[in-house]
Amino acid sequence: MVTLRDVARAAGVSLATASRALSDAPHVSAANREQVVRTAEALGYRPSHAARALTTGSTGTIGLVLPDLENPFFAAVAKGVQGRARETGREVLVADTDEDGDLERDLVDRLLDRVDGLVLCSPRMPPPALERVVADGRVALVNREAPGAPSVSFDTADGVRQALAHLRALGHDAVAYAGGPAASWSDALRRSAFTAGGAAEVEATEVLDLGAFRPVHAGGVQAADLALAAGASAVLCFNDLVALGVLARLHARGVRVPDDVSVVGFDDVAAATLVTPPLTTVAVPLARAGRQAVDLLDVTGGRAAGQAPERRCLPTHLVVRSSSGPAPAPAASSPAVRLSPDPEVVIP
Amino acid sequence: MVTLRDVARAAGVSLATASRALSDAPHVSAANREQVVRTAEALGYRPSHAARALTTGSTGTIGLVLPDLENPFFAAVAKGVQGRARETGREVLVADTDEDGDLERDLVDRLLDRVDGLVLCSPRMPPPALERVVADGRVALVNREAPGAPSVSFDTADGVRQALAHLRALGHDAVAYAGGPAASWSDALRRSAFTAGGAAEVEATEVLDLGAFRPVHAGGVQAADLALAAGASAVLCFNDLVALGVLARLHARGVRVPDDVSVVGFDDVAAATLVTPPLTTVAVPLARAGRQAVDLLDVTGGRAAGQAPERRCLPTHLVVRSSSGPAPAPAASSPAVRLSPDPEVVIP
DNA sequence: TTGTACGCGTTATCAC
DNA sequence: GTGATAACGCGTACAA
Repeated sequence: MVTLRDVARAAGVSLATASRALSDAPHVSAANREQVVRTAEALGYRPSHAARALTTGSTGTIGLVLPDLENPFFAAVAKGVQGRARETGREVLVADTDEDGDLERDLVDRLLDRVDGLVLCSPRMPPPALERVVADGRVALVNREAPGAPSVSFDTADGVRQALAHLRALGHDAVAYAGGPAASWSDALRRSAFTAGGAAEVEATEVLDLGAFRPVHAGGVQAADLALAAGASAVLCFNDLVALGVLARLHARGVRVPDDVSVVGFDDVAAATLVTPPLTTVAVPLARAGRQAVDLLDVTGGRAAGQAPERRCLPTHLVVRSSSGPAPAPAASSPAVRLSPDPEVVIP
Repeated sequence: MVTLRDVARAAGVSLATASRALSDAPHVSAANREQVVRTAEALGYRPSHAARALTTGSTGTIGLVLPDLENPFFAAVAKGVQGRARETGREVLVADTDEDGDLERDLVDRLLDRVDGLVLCSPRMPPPALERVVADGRVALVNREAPGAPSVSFDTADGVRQALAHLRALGHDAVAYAGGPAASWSDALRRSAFTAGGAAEVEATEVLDLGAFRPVHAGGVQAADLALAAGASAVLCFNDLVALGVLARLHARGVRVPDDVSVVGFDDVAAATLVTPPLTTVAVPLARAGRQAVDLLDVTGGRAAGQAPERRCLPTHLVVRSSSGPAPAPAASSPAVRLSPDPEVVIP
């Protein structure tokens, strides 16, 4: 292994000069700099990251902890973190927690003393544990918030509002909600978007809570039957994976989408465009969130002790594809009370 | 920051003894070990990875370079690498190359001097560059092979054989192949599985080469039209993403699967079960490959200089779902030459 | 501008 | 069994 000492010796300068020359520091004559760079190249010098980290105290590495690499939601965030880290000359240490809150806690601890900062994506750990973790001051949250921690989350409430307004405009006056896990922070947000009164245009919409489902395809299959039994003409889902499950089940049961039932998802993962019919869904800027989390890590370092950390909330927007359409006219298959058009509605 | 020196001082022992005590080394009295461990705990001592790496020369980190984190194929491999690394007490530095061979080369270089070993998944770089990289001796390949490098790949030839035998048994005697990028190592393997004569049971099958497509959904859409025009009753696809595209396009054009056309994919990614109809596909042990690559990294270190690196080939197996079925009886919609059963075939 | 010397936190090699 | 002490490779005050 060729060290800086070797380069300095070969270039006929001191260690300090060689160091300065290679790190673009001032106070080096052009001639010497040239000479050092040249011999470093010639000798195939590779700086030792370990040594550098030891003296500077910075590793040039940021950590990323997420629940599941195979989940397209997290993969998209990871991609964003990657990209931004690369642009700023850093590497990313990724840890997959397998959706396990305890393991997550361990990994965060292990990672924290090998990285400059940590991006925690959709952490599953309970609030007290999370608060202890963010107290370290070097972690940024994605898709969750905690007191004292910088975070970037999504305006899901507005996403829900947009989805409901869309369905309302199509004539759906009762929409079912296939929710995510009860412990989910995101699900709480979506739910509160209903109950908190929402915007004026959705006031008239009745929301049927189908319950809590595992945020995967199977959860959607389960939810679909419930939605059908409840006679809903539209189903809003916790995420796209659930929506895909709903779509599959409806298809299997011979229910046409969107003719009989409309389905709306959340997140706009890649698979949303690949199914039939393409899924109407609330798009969430996943990669952008990952990138911004990396930036928040940086400002965090420079932040004064008393200053409140920055909380960003990224906008969401509805992407209308083909899984949503006008509410069906009341028909024989609808609940009894709707068998025929209500007379009082017909008469002005 | 509390250092080992602090612990030693507080415990009333020397630096050396403290170090030995905490690293489970021999030659330490039980009493002292107990005492050191206790005070380290009390003081909240965290060993410095940078310092340790500097003296030991090992970082406890392995690198993983892959083309695209959002591609479920690579995500599965990454998950395997993660899992195995964790079990063996190491962290994983992940780098996403965005399918760019040049960037890949750079990243490999940058990563190599921060990690103990590197797993290169489906590298896109040309063979000469790859050979130079693996010459380092600390890299293991997944889904590609190179002279002198340990690697774990898949028995795709057998996968192709299984798929063709399956289709043959269903009465398809002409199957179309929707190939991947010409530069793809995997595609070359699949293609050669056809031309190399294959096993006896597939000899009689005629293979229509549809051409090379981008290994994504859109590629499948493109391929589907070609398959239809060629009058194929079955399409074997480079990977599941392409197969999903084929499925979507066939559906859009009113072609029933598997009644009119059978479709078979490759890889068995999660999405394969989520579409309608569920995809028949060749399953490939992705996560297992990732795990084994990590292990190969270890044996590589202990390997004698002259010893050839290990090349593993993991078995594949066909998963029959609902996208493949019996070949349709010749009908009006078939190519003209098949409008009616050929007389000469009917007469024995 | 250049060079000297010290410190970063650990592990490892010696004596004792 | 224990404790000085020397690396490990680099950054950087400080002196020249």
